[in-house]
Amino acid sequence: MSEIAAKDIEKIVSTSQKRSLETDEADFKCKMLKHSDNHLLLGSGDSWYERNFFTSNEAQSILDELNEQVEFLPRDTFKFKIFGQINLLPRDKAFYGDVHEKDGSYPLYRYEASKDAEYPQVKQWTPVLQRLRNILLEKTGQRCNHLVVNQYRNNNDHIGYHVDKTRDFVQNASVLTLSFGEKRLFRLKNIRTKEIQELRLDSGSLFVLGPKTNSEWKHSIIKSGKLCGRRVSLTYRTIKTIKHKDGTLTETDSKGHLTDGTSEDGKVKEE
DNA sequence: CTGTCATCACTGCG
DNA sequence: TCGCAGTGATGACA
Repeated sequence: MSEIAAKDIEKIVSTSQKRSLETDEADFKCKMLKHSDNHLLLGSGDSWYERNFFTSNEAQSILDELNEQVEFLPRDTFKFKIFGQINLLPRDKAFYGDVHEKDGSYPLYRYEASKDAEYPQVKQWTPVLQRLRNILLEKTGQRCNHLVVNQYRNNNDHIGYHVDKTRDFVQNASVLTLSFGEKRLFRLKNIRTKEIQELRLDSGSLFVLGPKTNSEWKHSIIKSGKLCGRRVSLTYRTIKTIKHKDGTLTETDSKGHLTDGTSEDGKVKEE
């Protein structure tokens, strides 16, 4: 475990795409990647990676707690048809967040394109998940109210290139991802130039995906032929959409407080 | 209403 | 071993 961080970072631009890239821009990205070993600027410049956010001992004990406290949904919760073939998502998922003790309302992150898609219930934080949320608040100033836990059991589990749906995001909020367990390769792919940035997400690391990067780049946990063990990722978000027990939706303001302009039919009053 | 665009993961091929 | 094209029904959006 004595490799240096710079060694872990690779920048890949395929030769076919390199010719069509403006070389100035490619060089600029390359310099950003080399700028700092433990605090790398990535994507559109509003994303960054901190490799040793937790020590490896801390990361291991957090992973132990996650194993005790996090309950993943069955894989067949997420069935979908594509080209006539029924598929299950190649990863496990669980949802946690600020569930209101009295009225049962909770933040709703609609990550599907479809407007009438249904989403699993968000569960109340477990102790370790809430503690990490508070640590991220101290670190970044962002108060997250929603968490997706993804579990990649082995090298075959993955997620393809995608952008995060942002309709439920508080304005300018970043997506904060903690990684525990096995290291996995993460790629950013520029939608316009096809430039690729790759980094290894280590156990105990923090990756911050900025809003500009999310709009200009896709991201992926790539599938690898090389055998590897389990990685658990915690993806914290600040969600403005609140779902109530009667099914209605309201929005919070930019500070995460409920707007007081909610009308009786549950719609949010216009400014 | 109509066309365009994005979308998911898996398979097969070079 | 790897990356990528090809596989299409569906819904959002202009």
